[in-house]
Amino acid sequence: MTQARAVHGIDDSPRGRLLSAAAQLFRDKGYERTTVRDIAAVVGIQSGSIFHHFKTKEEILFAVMEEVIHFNTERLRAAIAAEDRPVERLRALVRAELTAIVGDTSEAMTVLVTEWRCLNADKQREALALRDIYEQLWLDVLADLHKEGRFRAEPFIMRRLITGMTGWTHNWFDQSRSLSVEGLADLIVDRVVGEESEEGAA
Amino acid sequence: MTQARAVHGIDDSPRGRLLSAAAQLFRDKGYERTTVRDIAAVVGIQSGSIFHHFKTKEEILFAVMEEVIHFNTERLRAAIAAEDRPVERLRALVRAELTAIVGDTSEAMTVLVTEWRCLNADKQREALALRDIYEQLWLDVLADLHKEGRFRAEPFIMRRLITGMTGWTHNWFDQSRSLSVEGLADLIVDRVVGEESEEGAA
Amino acid sequence: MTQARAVHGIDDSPRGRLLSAAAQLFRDKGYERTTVRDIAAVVGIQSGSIFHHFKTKEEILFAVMEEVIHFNTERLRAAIAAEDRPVERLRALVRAELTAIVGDTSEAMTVLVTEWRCLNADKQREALALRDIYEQLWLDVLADLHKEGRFRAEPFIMRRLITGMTGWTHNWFDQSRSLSVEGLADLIVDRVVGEESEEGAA
Amino acid sequence: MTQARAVHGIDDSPRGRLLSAAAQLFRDKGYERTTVRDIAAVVGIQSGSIFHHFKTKEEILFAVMEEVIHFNTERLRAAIAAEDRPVERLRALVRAELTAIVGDTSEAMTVLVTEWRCLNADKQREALALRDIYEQLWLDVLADLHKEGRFRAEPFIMRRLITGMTGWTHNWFDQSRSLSVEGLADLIVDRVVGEESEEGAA
DNA sequence: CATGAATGAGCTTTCATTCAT
DNA sequence: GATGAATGAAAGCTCATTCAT
Repeated sequence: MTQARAVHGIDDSPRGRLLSAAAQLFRDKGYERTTVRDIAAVVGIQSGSIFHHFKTKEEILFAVMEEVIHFNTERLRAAIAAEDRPVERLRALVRAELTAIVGDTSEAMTVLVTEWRCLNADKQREALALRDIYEQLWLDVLADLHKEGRFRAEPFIMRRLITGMTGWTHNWFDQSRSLSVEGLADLIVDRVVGEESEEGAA
Repeated sequence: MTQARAVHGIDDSPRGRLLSAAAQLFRDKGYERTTVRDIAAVVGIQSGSIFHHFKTKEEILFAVMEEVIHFNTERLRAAIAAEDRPVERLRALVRAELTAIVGDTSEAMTVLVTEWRCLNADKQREALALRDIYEQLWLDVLADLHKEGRFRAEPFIMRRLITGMTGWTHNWFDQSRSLSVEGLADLIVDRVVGEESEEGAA
Repeated sequence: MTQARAVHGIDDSPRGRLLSAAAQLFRDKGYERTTVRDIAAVVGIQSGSIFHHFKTKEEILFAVMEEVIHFNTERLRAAIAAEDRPVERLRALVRAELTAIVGDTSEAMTVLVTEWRCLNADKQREALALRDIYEQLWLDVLADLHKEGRFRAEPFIMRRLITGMTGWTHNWFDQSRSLSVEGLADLIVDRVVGEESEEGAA
Repeated sequence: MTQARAVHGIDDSPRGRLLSAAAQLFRDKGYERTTVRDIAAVVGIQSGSIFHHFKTKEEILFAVMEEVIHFNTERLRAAIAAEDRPVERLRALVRAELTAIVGDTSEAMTVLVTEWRCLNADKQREALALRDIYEQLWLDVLADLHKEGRFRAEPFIMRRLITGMTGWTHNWFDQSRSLSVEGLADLIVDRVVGEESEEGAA
């Protein structure tokens, strides 16, 4: 029995502790290779007891994804609300997403990407609806920048390039190294709107 | 029994057909959810016969990864050899990697990313050594561009941003749509060296 | 939570409502496929609360059987007491047993037959002792008829043929159809003492 | 590992031995209380091996029922074909059914009645279609007798009374006692067409 | 090399029963 | 008495792997 690290947006109820443990295990071993016994062991209960909280193993996976989308959608909203200028909104979004991916919700965010296929079709549709809300926040800001002429590509394609850049960080970014989340965010913003300092130099 | 699409770099031997089928199934259903019976059925043999060609199921996964890395490392070498100027070499690399991911070796490339965790530690190390060769080709070209002052970030970080952008395409890019591999490659190159040069050229 | 139909011989106490619900569920789904949660849900309590009334699930089954035997043994006694002539006593017994099986105690009577095996050896012995009393009432009447020469077979064998005929009715008899319990009882009595007497009476 | 008694109509293949063992266990302990491990143990294989022969446990139950219906339908056909006079055909049918129930196919016949509910709706329908063929053989003979005026009740009701009488025998009939299958069959035939000797005496 | 029956460990899930509140 | 979370021992079923033919 190991102590599960708390995951932001998940409280200390039995259900919350179960979700934390599941997120961590699903990320580390994958959904299929993680057994309900594994999850139960981390939380310190018997495997049968899990089914008082979730009807199936898949429901645990869905709950992990649902909660992390909700939590980070709110984070995105707050990030946008705190800034006026589109380029600063973009920077806030990138920082928020990076924090989600390599920071407080990293386990669940990784699971969201890597274990997507393990949801059945119905649950995928349901989760997709939630992701659409999240994505729309990005698209709105990118559309503003596009209108301002800050980049040429279609906003929805630019979003996909950004998704790739931020999403891949869970495979390499280490906050303890020299590069900070803020530094990395600036780097990514530069990929979208060009290197500001260059402009400043021009 | 379905006819497995040929995968570039894999010949028509029984072993080759097995790898093709495995790559496709591993991508579509995931390594864990794919049974050796599934693979055997596609090739038209019995499940027991698979073990005359591969000692374990994991060995099949490893072979898929190994072959696709080898094949695409050669593709990268050819791409670099065909160009002189660093920026054109970069463009050639991006095109080559995009072709690998969304084109002829898409199944195996996706598997390389999504099922990495299913290899045991030893095999991961072994495969990593092969990937390092592949990655070094990228880093060399990026180092040249960096020396030329075409971007400011560390080359190895730039490579990771590119990896994210190209790697994610398997989730959205559809060659039948308006955007071509070449067009997308240009877009990505712009993210690295800025859009100015094009404007300047125009 | 559904309203359980009252079963004759079982009062409206919590225990009585539990037995009614159990009888119905055991008949409809079988003892093994009925969970204590099912029973609790029908009565409107939690599953844990059942064990304040019965020590085990099997005890519920036993109680259902015990009560229905008692109730119908009394019904048989009353039927015999109301008639003088052996053949009319037989008719009364058949009517009483049919009423038990397709009428007011049909659920519990069906359970008595179909779930007998689910009792452990001790409980089977105990229930058998009660059934013996019930059966003796039949055997006495049949012995009288046999002495009168109304049929040739051994009374205990004749009883078994009757048991088969009446017991099977729960699989087909539908009171709402043309055949009444009384009509069916006459038919069965004819199987025992022959159709001649009726003809003679006509 | 116990030796499973051979059941008529089931050969000595692995599948046949599995069905024999299952029929016996299902009768003795009931379908729900019999585990696939129980069945495997009797046959002397591992539990997992069962699923090479049957996809599910329920499929085993269905196969037991299907085979016993087929086998005994043929037995009924042969019985009818061997006699000309309706009353002798009836006697042959009763003997055949009694043999099925207390003789060579007793385990499976009992299972057919007692575990019917354990089949899902689809399989019940399928098995019912087979039973209808079996039942029609009975109804035809009974219709002939009815036309001859040998009994007054509707043939289909008479069949149900007979079903009850023969079906219940598995609970009490012991061939080693004084009453033989032939003797019991005569007794039952008398319940249908009246006691012949009485007529002879008249 | 191919077969396919068999293995056996391991999986998710169920459920009667317990017990602190 | 009632609650309902927790238990823990099964259950049915899956599947990579083996091996005699």
